[in-house]
Amino acid sequence: MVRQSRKGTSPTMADVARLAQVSQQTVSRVLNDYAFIKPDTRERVLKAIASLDYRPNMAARTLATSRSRTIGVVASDYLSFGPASALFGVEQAASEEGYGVSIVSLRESNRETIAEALARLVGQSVEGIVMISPQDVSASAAFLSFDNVPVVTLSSVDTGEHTSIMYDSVEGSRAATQHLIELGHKWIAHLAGPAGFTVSESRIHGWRKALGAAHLVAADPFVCDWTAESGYLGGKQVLADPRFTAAYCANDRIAQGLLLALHEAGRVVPRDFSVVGFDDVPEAAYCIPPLTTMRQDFTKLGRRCIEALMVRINGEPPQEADPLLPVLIERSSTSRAPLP
Amino acid sequence: MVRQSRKGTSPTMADVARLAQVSQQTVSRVLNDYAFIKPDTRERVLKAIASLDYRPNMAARTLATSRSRTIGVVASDYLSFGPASALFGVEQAASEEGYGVSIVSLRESNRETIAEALARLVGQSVEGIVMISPQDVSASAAFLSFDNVPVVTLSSVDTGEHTSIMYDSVEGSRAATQHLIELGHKWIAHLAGPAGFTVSESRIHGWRKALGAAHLVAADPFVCDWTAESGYLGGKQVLADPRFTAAYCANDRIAQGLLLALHEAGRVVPRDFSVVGFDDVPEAAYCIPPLTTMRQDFTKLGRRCIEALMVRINGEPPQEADPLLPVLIERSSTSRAPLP
DNA sequence: GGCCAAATTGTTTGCGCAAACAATCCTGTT
DNA sequence: AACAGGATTGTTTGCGCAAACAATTTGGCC
Repeated sequence: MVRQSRKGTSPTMADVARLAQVSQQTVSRVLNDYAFIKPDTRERVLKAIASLDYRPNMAARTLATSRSRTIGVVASDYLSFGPASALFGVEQAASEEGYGVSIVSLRESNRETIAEALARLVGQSVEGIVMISPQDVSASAAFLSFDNVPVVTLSSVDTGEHTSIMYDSVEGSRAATQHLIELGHKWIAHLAGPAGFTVSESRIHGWRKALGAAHLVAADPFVCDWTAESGYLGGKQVLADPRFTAAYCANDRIAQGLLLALHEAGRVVPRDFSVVGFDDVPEAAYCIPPLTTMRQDFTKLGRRCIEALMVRINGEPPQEADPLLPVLIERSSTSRAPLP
Repeated sequence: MVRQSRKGTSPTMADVARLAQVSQQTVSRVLNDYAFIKPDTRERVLKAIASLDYRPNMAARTLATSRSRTIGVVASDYLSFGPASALFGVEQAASEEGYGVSIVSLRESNRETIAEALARLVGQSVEGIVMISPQDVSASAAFLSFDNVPVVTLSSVDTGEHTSIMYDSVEGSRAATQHLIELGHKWIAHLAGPAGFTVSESRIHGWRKALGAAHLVAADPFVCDWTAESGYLGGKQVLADPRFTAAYCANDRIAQGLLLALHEAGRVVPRDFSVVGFDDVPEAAYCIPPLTTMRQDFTKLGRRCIEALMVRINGEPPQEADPLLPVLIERSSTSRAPLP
């Protein structure tokens, strides 16, 4: 290692240039893969870079090019599996594209907090934003125009103004319910997600659709809030109505809560009661009994977000992607309806 | 809104200055809370800022001050609850300190990938780095000196070179085991974490410690890998030895897998067998039966990391924090040992 | 041998901001 | 009425880099 000329600060291109006996601009060219550099020169520069342990200063690069090579993520709830996986996918895909990821998390989601989060990211001059924040308000807040930073949201509302990436919740929900119908269940409860989430609505809708197609009656859904606790509480209500022999839950955690409520009530799953979840979180396969559920690949979802963002960033024409459909994973929490 | 002078680009301080009829420097002063600004001037500037919807350019600020107001996070596994919560805590605390958060995730952890991740963050001129990556190799790789960027790791090895923040796993483990001992269990299995994690070692150690103090024999731990699947598989092995009446698991997911194995074997928990987990993930309370476990507050852990980092960044003397102890949450997966 | 086009390198400039320094304007004093 | 010393604002400069433009060299060709 060669001692740096200035101490305390990292070496700059100028330092490299001096050592390699070229101009600063040539160093810049080597770093940016400019085509017309003599192999000999390039080598000298690279050696100087290595010897000084030079690392380019992103802030300066951003300032000079007005491209930050950074994308921002607004996440409201990456503590649960889905959003966390999506974040993972976003980071991976972004990093493969040579982008860094800045994250801002929301404690609560409303127009103000979202606007502030977006503003902070724009202030860091991110080139694009992914909103992993399934509340409806996120989608609407994304409309707030921020310079020309493209925004992609993870939600089922696709408004045209911004891109939205999501699994088809209506269809997934329909398929889940259909599975129970095919098993002979006539009264199928739905433990729904909370208000303010488009997916909640979509899942209710898909459930109703399947029920309607089979000429079965859809009771009011039991509104939960994605947590196991709410599923447990909702489960107690479901159990109060002896007609139900099955329930379709808006996610696996709700289903896990329901499973406990059933267990405590002495109802054996799936003999007495069938349960279907949604997401296929890692724990789903190890519930008692292992949970039948609709699998979604959230990591892929995150990658899709980056793809969509890159298209927008590079000004390419938007391309159609094949739709994302949850797939039924059949495990032991579902079986034929008990005889009346 | 006043029309910007230049189109396509965001307004700069110069634009604001022109509109407010002051110098660019005065705008800078207003933005940086310089004390001696005439209220009248300040107001004009603020009005101009609002009217232009001006937002400072972080890249320029970073370049001028060589402070990025950003901290980097290296995360290897934020898909599970603990690391995700820690990330959440880090982001919150950082944001309260006025810092942004850049994240780099690791697909696999070895010296090279970690070194590269650190290099990328340093390249973004982060002012500090938090490694949410509990593998031993992370701690060792953090030694790679990167300019003078302080690194804080989430792990139990505290080497002095860098700060390390973690709950006391040995003591937590001892307490968990002790709980089972007090319930009269004599043969207590341990479903351990995988090799390469200091916490795995610590938890084995704490378990042995409690057993030793009670003059009980510690069989070989059953090595798992933090997943429910491994707990399920490990559980089958535990069940092969009829002497065991209880098991202490290195985390809740392992415990959940064990619970399923017990259920399938017809062993009723806690009547026939007691189980203790670690972490108190949200699902723990809704396992069948609800899981006794050692609670850790990962969000707090994340906040601690930022505190430690701020101390280092601001060059303050390191201060002692009270130790973090997991607390026993007693639920229904533990009871007195069955009579022989 | 001279000429054109491509290859290769250098010089100047500005990105948007804050630090350093300089100038002016106050206020109450002696 | 002149002055010390703070209050308030302005001017110049440089952070590290890449874009734009300029200069020089090289190689091929008639």
